[in-house]
Amino acid sequence: MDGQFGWGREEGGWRKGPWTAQEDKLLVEYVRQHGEGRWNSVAKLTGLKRSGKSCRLRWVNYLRPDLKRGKITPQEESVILQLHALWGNRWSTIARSLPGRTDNEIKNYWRTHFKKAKPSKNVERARARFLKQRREMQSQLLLLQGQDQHRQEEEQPDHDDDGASEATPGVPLEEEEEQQQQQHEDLRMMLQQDMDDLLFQFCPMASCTSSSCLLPGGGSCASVVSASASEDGSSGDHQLDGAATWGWGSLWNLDDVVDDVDGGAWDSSFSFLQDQGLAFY
DNA sequence: AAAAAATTCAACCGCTTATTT
DNA sequence: AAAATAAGCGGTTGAATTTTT
Repeated sequence: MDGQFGWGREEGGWRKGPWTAQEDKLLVEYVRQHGEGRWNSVAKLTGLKRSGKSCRLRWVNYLRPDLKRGKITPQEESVILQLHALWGNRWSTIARSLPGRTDNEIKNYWRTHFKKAKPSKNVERARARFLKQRREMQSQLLLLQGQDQHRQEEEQPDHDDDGASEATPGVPLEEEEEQQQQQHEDLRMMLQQDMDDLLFQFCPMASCTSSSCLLPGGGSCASVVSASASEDGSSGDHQLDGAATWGWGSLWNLDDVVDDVDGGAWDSSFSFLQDQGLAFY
C-alpha cells in the first residue's frame, strides 16, 4: 500500500520523501509518549529512519492535532493579505494570527494565488471578497446600532395620557430627541470611519484609491494599484516613488519596523481580527 | 483521447537563531 | 565563554494532479 512511492528512498542513512502511514503512526506515538521536541531521538527510540529535522517538519506541518485542515477561507485570505502587506514574507509571523494554519501553508497559498504576473484575475477576486467582507461588516454594524437605537426608544415609552411627566425638565422633548439622534449619527459615522481607516490602512490591494492610505515603505495604495493593476504583467517588481519596492515576490525589508509593534496603534488597529476569533500577534 | 502545460503542495535545503552542554 | 546541538525560518524543488490544447 505504501511502497510505490518513486522517491521514498534511503539516502545517507535517512529515509526521504513522502511519509507513509506507518511512519506517521510511529511519529505520533513518539510524540504521545515524549512530547514535542527532541526530534533527533525519534530515530533512536522508534527506529524510524528519518532525520530529526524531517520528523519535526512532518509533525509541525501535518500531524499536529490542532491543524485546521480545510481550504483557506475568504476571511483567512483577507487576513493573509493584510498581514502580508504589513510583514512581507514573514510567514511564521503571519501564521501566528491564523490558528491551525502553518507557515508553509500560508506561504504556498500566497505564492500560488498572489505571486506576480497574473494578479489581474486573482487580485480582482480577492479585492471583490475584500470589499464584500467590508460591506458585511458595515451592515452588521449598522444593524447593531439600529437595534441599540430601538432599545433606547423603548426605554422611554410614549405616555400619551398626561404630558405632565416630563422626561428631562428644562429641555424640550423635541430637542432632546434631536440631540440623541445626532449622537447616534455621530457614533455611526465615527465607527464607520474607524472601520474604513482600519481596513485601508495597510490595504495591499488594488481597491484602495484613498489618498490617506499609506504603505509603510512610503508608497501609497493608489500607486501600488496602478502598478499592479496594469495588466501588462511586466516582469516582477515595480518601483514606487523611488522608495519602496513592491514586488509580488520579494518585498521590502521591514527589519527596521518590526520591533515597535507593541505601540498601541497596532493593537487597536487589528483588534477586529480578534473579534473574528483570530489571534493577533 | 492523449499529450503537453500549468498548478499545487509536501518536503527538502541552507542559513540563522536559540538552547544546551 | 564557547562549542555543539536543536529548533525555526524562508526559499526552492519536483512528483502528483489538474487543466488546457
